[in-house]
Amino acid sequence: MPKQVDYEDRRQRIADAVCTLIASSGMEAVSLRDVAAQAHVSMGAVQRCFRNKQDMLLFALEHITQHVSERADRRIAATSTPEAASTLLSHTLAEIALLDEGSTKQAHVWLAFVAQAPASEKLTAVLHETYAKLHDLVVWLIRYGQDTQEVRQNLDPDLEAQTLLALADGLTAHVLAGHHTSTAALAVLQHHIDRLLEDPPACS
Amino acid sequence: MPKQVDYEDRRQRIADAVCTLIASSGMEAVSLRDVAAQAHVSMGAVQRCFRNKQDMLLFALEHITQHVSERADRRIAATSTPEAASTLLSHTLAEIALLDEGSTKQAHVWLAFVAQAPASEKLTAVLHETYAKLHDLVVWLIRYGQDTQEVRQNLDPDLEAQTLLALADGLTAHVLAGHHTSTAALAVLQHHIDRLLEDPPACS
DNA sequence: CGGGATATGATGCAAGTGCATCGAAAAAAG
DNA sequence: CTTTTTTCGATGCACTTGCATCATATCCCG
Repeated sequence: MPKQVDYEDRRQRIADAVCTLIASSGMEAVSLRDVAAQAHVSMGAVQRCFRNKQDMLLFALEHITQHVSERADRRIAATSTPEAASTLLSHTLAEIALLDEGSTKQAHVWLAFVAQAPASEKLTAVLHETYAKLHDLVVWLIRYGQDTQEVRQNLDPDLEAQTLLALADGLTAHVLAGHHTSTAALAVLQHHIDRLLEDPPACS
Repeated sequence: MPKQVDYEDRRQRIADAVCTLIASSGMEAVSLRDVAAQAHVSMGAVQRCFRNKQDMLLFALEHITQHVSERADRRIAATSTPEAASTLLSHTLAEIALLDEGSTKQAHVWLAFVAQAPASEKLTAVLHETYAKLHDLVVWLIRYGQDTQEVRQNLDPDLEAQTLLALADGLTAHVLAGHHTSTAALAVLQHHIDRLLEDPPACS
């Protein structure tokens, strides 16, 4: 029987290479040859892993989205202290916005894909699905915060989730475009979230 | 002497063609030949107007940004009724977010450029400048609203402007990605703005 | 320790790219 | 009408792209 290779691992590495290239030189600079070189494999190997370039890019996108939601989930799972509903909300949204210094690469890639969404049917499908998931997650977080009396009761979780998600994505874009530092963006995000929280009922 | 041609008009038409192509098939699908065909001129004409492709793309970007801020300014100039500070704010931000049905093309192009910003030095410069202008505009609008007692006094105009701009851009992206309709996005935007307004002091 | 199935990576190939070149056309000035 | 100066549009060219092909190397099973 034939040589056996760990395809999953290879696909992963190739997806990483794709992301690196997109982040450094933009999406249109991604060629199969460059990807192969970046991933330290030959072009033939890339061609065996993915039927064509579009499949490869789509896999890279799913690789990213999975990474993001995985981290968000882990953040949520790791929370045990009871008071944490509001901080949980901020932290999760900071994750979604890819605002920590380490994930600018992923932010680049995400934005590149969003920008190219209208050009590809499948791409929009993947993005839509991911957005739906994130939306549900944020709705859940808000409801949870309302249960623990940390988040204002008179807020519409659905509407607030849409606002938060859009704000997060916008901040991501602004950071990438060089209009903000990521810490400034974080401050803006935090400030918005603070307004959603139940403040000590001072009705002066 | 030679044949004379309205270069400004031609550049304009070419920029339009570039935007149409970007909106329909993404940025990487833009080739000089396609642009020439779309603009109904020959490739030579395009080459005479712009030294190279990057210059052409940059001009198209500036074409868009100018268009946007022009419309925003016009909207502001056209406002005369005294009570309009808050509606002026919403309308202007709706313009900035490119949420009306007619400007999805421009929204596509804008997002495409933002996504590719990290790959080009000049591009980031243009984007930064535009963002700065928009930011100043929004700050001014908020201050104006505070002067007319429509906007809460205890808000930091700078911070709120950053939030609003990011929210607008995020909503734009969400609409383009198919996650929202533009009317839904408008509702989200309006809802956020409403919260910034001074409500009739009912402290029940 | 072969046999044979499979992965591999170099090469080929047609299509498309941005840009340079150049004869020809066009229009203003004489 | 001729001249001259500029633009036009086509063609050429070197290069890259995504994908197909194929001899070779590689490894598992009997």
